[in-house]
Amino acid sequence: MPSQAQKSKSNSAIAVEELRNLIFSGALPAGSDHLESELAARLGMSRTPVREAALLLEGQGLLQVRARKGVRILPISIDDMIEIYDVLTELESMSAAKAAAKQYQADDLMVLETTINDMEAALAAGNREAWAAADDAFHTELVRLGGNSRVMTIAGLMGDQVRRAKAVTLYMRPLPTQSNKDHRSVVDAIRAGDAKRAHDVHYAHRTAAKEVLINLLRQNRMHML
Amino acid sequence: MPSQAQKSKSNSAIAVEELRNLIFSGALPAGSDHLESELAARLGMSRTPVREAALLLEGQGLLQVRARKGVRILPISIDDMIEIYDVLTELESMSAAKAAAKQYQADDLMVLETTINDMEAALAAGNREAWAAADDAFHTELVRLGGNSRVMTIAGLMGDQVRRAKAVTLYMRPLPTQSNKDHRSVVDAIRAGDAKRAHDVHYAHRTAAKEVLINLLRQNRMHML
DNA sequence: GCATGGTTTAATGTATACATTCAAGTGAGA
DNA sequence: TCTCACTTGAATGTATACATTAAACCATGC
Repeated sequence: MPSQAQKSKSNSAIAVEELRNLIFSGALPAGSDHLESELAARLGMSRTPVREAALLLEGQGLLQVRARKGVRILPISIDDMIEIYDVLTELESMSAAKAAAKQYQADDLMVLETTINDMEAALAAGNREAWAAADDAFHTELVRLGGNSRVMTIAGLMGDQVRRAKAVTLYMRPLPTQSNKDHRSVVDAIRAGDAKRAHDVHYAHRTAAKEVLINLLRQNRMHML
Repeated sequence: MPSQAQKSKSNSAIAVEELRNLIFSGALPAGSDHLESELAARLGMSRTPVREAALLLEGQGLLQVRARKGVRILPISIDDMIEIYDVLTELESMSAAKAAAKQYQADDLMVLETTINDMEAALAAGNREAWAAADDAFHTELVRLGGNSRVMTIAGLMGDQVRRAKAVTLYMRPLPTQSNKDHRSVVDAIRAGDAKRAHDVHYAHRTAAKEVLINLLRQNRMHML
């Protein structure tokens, strides 16, 4: 017996995973069209589970199912990025405030601090991929500490969309050395139970990050991703 | 030829509409289970479009598709309501601020003012249903004026969930006479282009409304809806 | 040569038959 | 009578055949 988990997932669930991987890896580029039957053949299953997966991913805003035109992998415009960042800024700042109000113990904040340490290590090593992964982990954990499961879901979906753009801009932008100071400030405020400061510091951090990203995209004429 | 639009919608789209109607009307009560084949027979179509609709509505948090147990109409707990109100409070307040920053002309704010007038008229007439409808319209329009399509989508989904609970509490709560003062204050701030005031006034309004609703649910031991 | 209308066709949308899987029921043994 | 293994069945999950539809193409007439 192989050591793997063997959860015997449904083909439909596998299709969701595989399609997501294909999209995030760039194998299915933004703006491209693909027939349901093509994708089904590619994943080695029938159209039914592939179609169900496509419908699910349509609900998550990653693609669009169009009659007789196949599924289109949705491109992300600068305006989309602005919308997404605005939502993330708001919901993450709220999460920071709620987390601060919860009086977490030091143990509870360890994961958050670990992600910051990971970011610092990645920066020191000049490893941008590792930095991006740790940054994602920080934002995910921050939202988790906020304790609102709906915010986690929404932030997760929005984070997916951002990730695609980040892959492009990651090597264009300057190394985000300011970022970690901001992150530590947020954690300090949460530890101190200062909801307003946690909110405002994170809000400012996110707003600044948004400006950097948007300017980067505009300067490089990257109107679609 | 009948005068109706005849948009020739797909059965799948019809199934989504019908299922939503059945859920909101209470024909499919929260917590109840239903076989895909039952629902298909009820809607006069095969399982395929019904299943697609169910999967879509699962993504919207209205129900859950469980293997061999049918679809369960999801109940909403008090904790769910708190989560939903927190998200709505945040995103609507942001929308109010963004709307204020947009320097809308008087014309652009007419719809918003109409909804407030409708609420006043409904209050005067003691028509709670009409008041609730106008209140929904106000919040929808406010979010629209914020100009973020993703916020509109999210607020719409959350609004759906709230609506189910409101139907229950509408006749329990005192007539919301304070509500309209708040609404007018928000519009005033938007008209004046004062983003911070628009944000804060609406935030306070929503927070107060949440308190009222939650207390009402707790006092009446309505832990599930 | 161009516009127009009908025909073809390729793709999604739908129905249905079949496979799979888990839970409930059943029966034998202690 | 209780337990446990086995059988059975009912429901979802999947494959596939078929219906529908709109886009592309072609032919026909002006």
